Amino acid sequence: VPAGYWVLHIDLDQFIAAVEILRRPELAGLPVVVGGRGDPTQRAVVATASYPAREFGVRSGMPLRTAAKRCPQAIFLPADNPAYEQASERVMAVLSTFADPSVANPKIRDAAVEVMGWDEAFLGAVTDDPEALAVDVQRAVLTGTGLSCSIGIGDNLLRAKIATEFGKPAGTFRLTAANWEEVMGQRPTGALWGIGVKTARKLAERGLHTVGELAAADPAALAAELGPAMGPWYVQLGRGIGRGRVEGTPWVRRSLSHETTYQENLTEWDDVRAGVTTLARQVVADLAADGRPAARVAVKVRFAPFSTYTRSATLTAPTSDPATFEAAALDVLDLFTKRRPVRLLGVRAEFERP
DNA sequence: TCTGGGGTCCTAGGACCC
DNA sequence: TCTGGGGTCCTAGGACCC
Repeated sequence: VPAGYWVLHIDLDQFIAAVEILRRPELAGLPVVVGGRGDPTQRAVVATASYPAREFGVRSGMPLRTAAKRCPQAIFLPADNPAYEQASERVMAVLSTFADPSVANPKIRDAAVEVMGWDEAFLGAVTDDPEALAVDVQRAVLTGTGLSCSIGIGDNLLRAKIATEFGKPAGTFRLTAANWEEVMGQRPTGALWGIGVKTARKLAERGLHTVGELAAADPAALAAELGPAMGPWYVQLGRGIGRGRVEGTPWVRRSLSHETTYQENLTEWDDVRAGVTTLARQVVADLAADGRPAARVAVKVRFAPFSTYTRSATLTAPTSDPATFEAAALDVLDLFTKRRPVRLLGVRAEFERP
């Protein structure tokens, strides 16, 4: 990593809710909950809640039903993914101008952008003043799209990512080796990017509750208990160590899938077969758009109430042919011998690994 | 809290081979 | 026949992230 290299993590504030409010300004300041088809009696979860809705305890990932109980006066809107994709593309287009060598920018060098989802990206660059760059980015995104973002500044991707939380909303925060311990040392391990509730619990069982404690743990001991790669990696996370350079190389997908939760459980196996066929058709259509054949097929079945299983098979030869792929998906479905009511079906295609 | 949809990577066990 | 050691591939499941 060259001297003066900084990583910025750009995170749109309340992205989905913000896009909805952009379209309907009268929603500003109201409790808005986006998810499913906008019907809080459906099997669906919250995609995003506006700040006023969050004050009632509504959170992303929460069942819409629960959100409606906590905030009955909320305005429920259906998720409009194409609209969010469009908005995201506009944001990423603005960000990419910072990494475009043909756009003159005397303040930065060696810039690259890495997109992390609809509402998140990393920007890496050599700059004398990362805060000034961050403010430039915020202004450009706001001017170009009407959306506000928070920016974390770090000496690697991990620290930049974590820094963003401290910059919200619409601000910036710098997190580096210099203030890592002071800012993060006493926080729970679950605050780290890559440690979820399960791992945090496992670490706590071993006496590791805080980031500081994890940083001081023995990597070899954790390797034996949590896996040869994951164990040592967790210790690195505790120390704030991560990848230093933002990669500009385009993302190559490894798999492609569709899944559906049915509003009513499927009780007839013929309906299950029909469901798998429908999903396989959707996958194969996307396969055609990708231009590469599937090498493996996997079928996911979630039986009621909520037990999930996956079966998969390597195809005799990679295929993009709809009939072949559908037949393969149905063959994999036949590996399921239980015939209980089905809540969810999924079909995934995997590409040959390079 | 009755729990979406689309992804990625790691782990472990078994099969199979030399 | 009572059993090594190493490598690779396949598969299922787990955990995490947006």
